[in-house]
Amino acid sequence: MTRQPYQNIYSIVKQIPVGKIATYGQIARLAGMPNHARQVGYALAASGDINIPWQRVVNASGEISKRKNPDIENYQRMLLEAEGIKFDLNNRINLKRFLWNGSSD
DNA sequence: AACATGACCATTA
DNA sequence: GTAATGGCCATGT
Repeated sequence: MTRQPYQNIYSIVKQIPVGKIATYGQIARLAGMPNHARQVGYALAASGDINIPWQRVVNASGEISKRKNPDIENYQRMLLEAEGIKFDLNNRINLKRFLWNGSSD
């Protein structure tokens, strides 16, 4: 790869505090790509090797995105629950309560 | 270069 | 609430 457009995305995700989550759109906007939410998800998927809390990134519905491997859903949910995040009866996260405000604190 | 796929979001009806 | 449409970009064949 000749360029690393995901570098900024990784930086944002790494800044997400424990017990909080962020949406793809949020990350994309913070990274300077307001409409590139898709690329955010792709970036996280492509990362895999780096040490980033990709599990704290969910879609705008507060739900875990469907992947090629459905096993990951359970895995991600487990990680989030381990960080103190609660899921509702719909397997969704209360964005009003756990959504990252975009600050490091 | 063209086409298909992929961790998505916002708008409109 | 669901369904359809447009937009954006990277990667592999």
